[in-house]
Amino acid sequence: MIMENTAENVRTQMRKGVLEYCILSILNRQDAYPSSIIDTLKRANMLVVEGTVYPLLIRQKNQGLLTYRWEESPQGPPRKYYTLTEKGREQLSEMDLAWKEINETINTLKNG
Amino acid sequence: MIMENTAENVRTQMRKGVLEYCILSILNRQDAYPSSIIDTLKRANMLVVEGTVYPLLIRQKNQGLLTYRWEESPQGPPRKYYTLTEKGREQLSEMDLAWKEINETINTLKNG
DNA sequence: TTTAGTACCTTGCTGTACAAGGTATCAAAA
DNA sequence: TTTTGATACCTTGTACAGCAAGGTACTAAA
Repeated sequence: MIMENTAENVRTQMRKGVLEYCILSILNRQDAYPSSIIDTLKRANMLVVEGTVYPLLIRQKNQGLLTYRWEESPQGPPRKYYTLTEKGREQLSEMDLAWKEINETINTLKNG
Repeated sequence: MIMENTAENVRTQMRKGVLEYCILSILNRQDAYPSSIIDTLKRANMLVVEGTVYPLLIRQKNQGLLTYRWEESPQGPPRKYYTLTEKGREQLSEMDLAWKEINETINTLKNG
């Protein structure tokens, strides 16, 4: 029963629920395949692992937020490029609003 | 197997992991008892239920972030007032930073 | 034909949020 | 005096997300 409370743990908790938003935001800029999405997240300081991202992409696809197509890679196995659907873009708009509201909530709680 | 994806669901996902931050922020302003914490969260538009908050407060207390004392109520049963410990204040500082970083991450992902 | 690099994916565990219950105290009305 | 309403505390069982630690498969170069 490990209950360490490191700074890293704090960030892990906060990332929950935000990752879905991040992925839609990435795909809103351009289509991408899972490995590149993970790289993008890491470069933006969002610590994340494969075992989290793959199931999430599958969930989002099953919800109709994403579609995908296979494309040859210049080197190595083919890549699975994901694309935002219209429904995905609507979801992203909802999330933009929700994110704004959560920030306002926190601001209210901190400053009254 | 319900997988509805309403606007409410979006907010539910995003709230996860942020609640702990909200509670420390509330207690940083003044001591409070669970019912009043829940009221404060609801007034700030953070939808939340008892079954989520009570276990969370107990976890935070077990982590040494909070302590509590009993106080008589002017009307009804006694109240359990929670207080931030020094460790809780340190944790809150960590969370302030983590929150700022997550916002920067999202900004980076959206705008490059 | 073996190695290195790239890319995809799954399984099992743990912890959290939530719905839906329950218990206890106090004061006022019946 | 017992019942009702308001307030306040808490627990149990379920569903699901994140993570660690695996695994498979394709390609090209050594």
